[in-house]
Amino acid sequence: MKLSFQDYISIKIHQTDLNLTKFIKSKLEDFNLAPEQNLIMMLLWEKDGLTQNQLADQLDKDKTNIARMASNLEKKGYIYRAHPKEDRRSLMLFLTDSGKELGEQVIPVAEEFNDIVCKGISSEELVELERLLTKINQNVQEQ
Amino acid sequence: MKLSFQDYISIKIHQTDLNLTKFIKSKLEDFNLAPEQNLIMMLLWEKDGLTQNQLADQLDKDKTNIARMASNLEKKGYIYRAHPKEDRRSLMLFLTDSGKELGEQVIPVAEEFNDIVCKGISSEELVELERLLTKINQNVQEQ
DNA sequence: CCCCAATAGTTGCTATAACAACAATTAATT
DNA sequence: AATTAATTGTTGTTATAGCAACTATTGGGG
Repeated sequence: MKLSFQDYISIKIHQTDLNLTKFIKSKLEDFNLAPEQNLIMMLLWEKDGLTQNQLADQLDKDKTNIARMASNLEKKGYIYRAHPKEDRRSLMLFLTDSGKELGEQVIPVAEEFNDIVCKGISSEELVELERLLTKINQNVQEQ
Repeated sequence: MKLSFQDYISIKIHQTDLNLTKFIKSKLEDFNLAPEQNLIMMLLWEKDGLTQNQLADQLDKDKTNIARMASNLEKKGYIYRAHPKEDRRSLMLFLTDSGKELGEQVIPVAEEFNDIVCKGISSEELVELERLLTKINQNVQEQ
């Protein structure tokens, strides 16, 4: 049976992801923060001093991406990086004052973003959506 | 109320999309086809002779991306491009013999991919998933 | 017919994303 | 202690993704 284009759920997920990224990107533009850079900042606002390796784990990304995004965040002055004495291979990320101030502005924007995304979706539906996405993740990772 | 990292449905969708992309990428590697290049090919296998503009519309992508992907597909020998006489601004994409042959190999792989993605998910659940994704798309596009 | 709008593609730029190869450091093994 | 393993980051490359600015072509209004 030949599937047509719209039948692929993966394509729909991809489109949704692109639209979400475009939307949050526009919201973050004023703060000189790209979407994925913001994810690193979100983790740092929760807990300072994470290493790039820990960030890569938590964000489920290649260490390469984390290194480059961290480097950009450093250039923007939101963080600084330092090798801990215990392990000079690692690089810990710390918020600058500018980075801390940024959190107070951006966290409300992120929550407002989430409210818009979930508008008209009940918490039961949200749970179901998460369950199905988890199932899909399992399906492709079992391979 | 401060949301923690896992609470953002957009992050879950993003992760799922990345996993799906990684998976289909590995499946298509043998065919010298990148995931998004494959989307263009899928449309061409359905209907030959689309313009880059039409492809951009159907794939909901920037014309820039389409132009570059089409250029790569041309380099790989799967398509050729030609300006129609009626409108010399446009570029129509046509399958080469190599591109047609490729379709017979890749389409079954794409459908197998979809089967794996949807394993253990009922058609009712799939409809619900699509409905919720559509709702999210509407929410962010209304802005 | 001429100027201007709109349309279709291209080029340049920035930001993800993942892989391979590499350097520096640390841990493990003998 | 010396060699090898593993760990942590960086650099280079390819592939999306979208924006701005540009060229070429077409269509419309005067």
